[in-house]
Amino acid sequence: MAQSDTVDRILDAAEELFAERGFSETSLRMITSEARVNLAAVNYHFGSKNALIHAVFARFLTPFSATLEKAFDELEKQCDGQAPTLNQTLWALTESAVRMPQRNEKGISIFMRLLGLAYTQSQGHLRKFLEEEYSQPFRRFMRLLKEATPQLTSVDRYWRIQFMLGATAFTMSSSDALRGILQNKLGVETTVQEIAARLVPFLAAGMQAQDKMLVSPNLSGSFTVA
Amino acid sequence: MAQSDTVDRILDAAEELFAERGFSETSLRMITSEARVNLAAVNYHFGSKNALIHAVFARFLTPFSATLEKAFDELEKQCDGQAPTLNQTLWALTESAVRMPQRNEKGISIFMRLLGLAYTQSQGHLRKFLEEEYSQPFRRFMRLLKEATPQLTSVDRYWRIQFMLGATAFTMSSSDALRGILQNKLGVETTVQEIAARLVPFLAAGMQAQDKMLVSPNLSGSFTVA
DNA sequence: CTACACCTCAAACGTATGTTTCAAACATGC
DNA sequence: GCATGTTTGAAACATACGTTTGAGGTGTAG
Repeated sequence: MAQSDTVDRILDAAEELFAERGFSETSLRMITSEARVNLAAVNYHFGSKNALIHAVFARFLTPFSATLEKAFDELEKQCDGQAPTLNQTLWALTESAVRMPQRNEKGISIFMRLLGLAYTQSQGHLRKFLEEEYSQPFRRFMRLLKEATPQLTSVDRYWRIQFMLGATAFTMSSSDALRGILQNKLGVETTVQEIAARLVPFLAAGMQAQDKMLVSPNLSGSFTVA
Repeated sequence: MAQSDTVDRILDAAEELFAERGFSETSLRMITSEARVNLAAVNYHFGSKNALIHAVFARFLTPFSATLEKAFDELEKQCDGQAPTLNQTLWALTESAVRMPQRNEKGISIFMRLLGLAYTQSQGHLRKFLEEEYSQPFRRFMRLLKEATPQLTSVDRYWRIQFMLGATAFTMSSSDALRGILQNKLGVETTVQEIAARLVPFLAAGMQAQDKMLVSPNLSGSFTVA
């Protein structure tokens, strides 16, 4: 076997368990037992639990980040000076995520769930790590979004981007469960690609919504449009 | 003092710390120390940490649930047989949340963050508790959404509701952090009410989006509209 | 005043966690 | 085949957690 597949076995088990249960709720003993590896191996190979968490993210985020940059390059080249549209930008991102080589059939949903957790669980070290390592494609995506929605104020755009992130991370992070419920209730099978195909128009429409709701509606429970 | 304000002090401290750091990351010792109360008081008054979590939720969810039912009653009465619109339904929910009597200025944002955490952190006991105690207003909200979007297929509606839930839960679960970032970057103060006022139109627009994206876009990265 | 239910307190319990240790096993270059 | 650096193994370590205990305090009713 190549140099220590112990490292990969740990990463595989950690990735799955983290996605399933969160970071604090997953102990090193669960991970090493799932990976059939000695407990000390984690601290030997990674140094600490936090460093292991970073390594799990780096393993999929680094290639994804490269793929994404290429997709953006191509998109901008193709648009030839003009700003890519919102739909094009969103789709470039989605396509890059879906087309990433997956280690297994759950790959993309684990990927999404981890990203969601990274945002939600207030692990300070993780936020810092992600910001330091992957700010470039993130900023580029933000710039593309900005150019694709020049009609929005900075504040509006900021919040709508958060809404998009939320809808995406949440849905993708529990896509397995949600697909199962749909299968039970309506007898419909759904692929991750189909979810993405439904999500992007939803996001684009929300992002370009023109309503502006006043903070204090009248008492009747209806609302006012500016 | 009335019957043991220890109970309230524990609930206050727990609520704030849970919202700030999550459930697993908040120890009973942090809570009792913040509440200036003996460690054993939690187990004496609530029985266990999980029961304390339930009590924290029940304290704001029970009155909120009642307020929400009243708001839906009024909305339906006012619509007089006709189905309330999507905007009316969403706003009835938002208004009920925002208008709840708050214990302090952070009340509503703590409230929101806890709800987000309830969805995100996969605490099995919490999910079960919430489903058992508060399924009625939830189901009613779902029914209103269905009646307000008759043009959607069941499958489309199902996924778009998930997207709405995601955007809401995710944003609210990190609303403090997001507000802080916005404050730093753009020097803008934001209230939870304003976030809600931005969120509702986003959700309504996404919910009513008419685009339908084909699963396989052409290779150029652009997309096709049916 | 006594009795009794209610509450608080400091201390301890048992368990689980992340991390360290150090000897044994292994692989690799000479 | 020996020496060297790398990896694994079982065990222990220190710490933190949720929970329990039992003695003490407090207020109220008889």
